Amino acid sequence: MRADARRKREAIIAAAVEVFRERGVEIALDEVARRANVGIATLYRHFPTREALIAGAYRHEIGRLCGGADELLAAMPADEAMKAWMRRFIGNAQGKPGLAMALKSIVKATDAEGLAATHDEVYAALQKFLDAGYRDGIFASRIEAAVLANALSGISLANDAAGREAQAAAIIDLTVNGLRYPS
Amino acid sequence: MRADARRKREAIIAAAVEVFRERGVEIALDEVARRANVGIATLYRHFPTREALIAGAYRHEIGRLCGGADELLAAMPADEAMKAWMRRFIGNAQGKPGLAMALKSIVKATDAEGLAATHDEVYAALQKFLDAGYRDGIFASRIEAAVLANALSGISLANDAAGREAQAAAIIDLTVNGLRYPS
DNA sequence: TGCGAAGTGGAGGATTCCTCCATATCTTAG
DNA sequence: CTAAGATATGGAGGAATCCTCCACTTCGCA
Repeated sequence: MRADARRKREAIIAAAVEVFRERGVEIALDEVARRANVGIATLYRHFPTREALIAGAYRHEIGRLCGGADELLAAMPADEAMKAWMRRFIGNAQGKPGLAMALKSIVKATDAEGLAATHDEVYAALQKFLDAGYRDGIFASRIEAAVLANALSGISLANDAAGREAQAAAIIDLTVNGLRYPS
Repeated sequence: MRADARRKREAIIAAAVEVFRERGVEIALDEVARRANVGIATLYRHFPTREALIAGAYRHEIGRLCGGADELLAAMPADEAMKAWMRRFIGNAQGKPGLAMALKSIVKATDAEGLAATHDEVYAALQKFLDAGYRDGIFASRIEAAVLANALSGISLANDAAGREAQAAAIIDLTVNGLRYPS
């Protein structure tokens, strides 16, 4: 990728994040292009669909949210750590319209665009909790990280509005609780 | 509501179900109006937003899917019955674009439009499984039907594409399994 | 430095949204 | 039965949005 193309792409992402926060994900794409000082065609070349733009915009954010797994695991048992991590994850997504959808795209797409790395980050974080839980005998139910990622994406999708923290926390509890016992 | 208005409304819903199946939920609303032999304004009066139309279109379907709880409970333990019911529910939603979003609207809206009745049906079905499970000592974790409905909506949302039955089933297992043990 | 590949912007046709209001239809009271 | 008026209807059309096309610019390698 040429240097100028990379610069434009980053400008588009920055503008998109800003515009999405201010006005929602349904905003006209022209607005994003204008803010990024970029032609609309450039935006469309980098992100052929709205979904791709949303995923691109929140890729970094999701990557950032994936961090902190080790600290949590050091501080509490695996099940509690996983719950805390998920709560933080979803709490951050609430009120950020479209972030949940971005997560869905990223979970679905193993290789498309530049989403593969983020995809792996999400899976790796979840796998850490699973491994720790199995090691310490806290989790008994064998499960793929992919399934958990899918569940996480679902919980986000269903609770993307602000003020649903308690609801989301209840589902997280239920889900992680399910891991503690054989199925 | 006047008799002719009811007729038109039903024609719109029938057309919407048909068009959504054929061409997806993103179709232009004009197309739905044309198929229903109805002016576009009439459609907009009955369903002010696309989301409302989708929810309206699938309201009956969701109601239908809510049935069968008693039969399942008669045939197997509460946890297995709940899993089977959820699998059927989500299996039916897969490949029907928008049905998951309709479920989300219905779960969210306790009173809006004519969604309240369907909302109650969903909750009632889930409550039946919960009650049976508590009665027979199968479920130990106290939880609101609302939370389960929310989870169900999330699982649908995250797995609305066809061919994700196995993935969805795994999350259902995990979730229902979580109910069997105290949290 | 020159050249080809890669990237860019924005005009503009096509599509879609959604409101407005003149007209038509239904319902009910007398 | 009929008239009145409340309710419902259709579709034109302005505004917004989408997204493609292509002439032009810029980059980076040789």
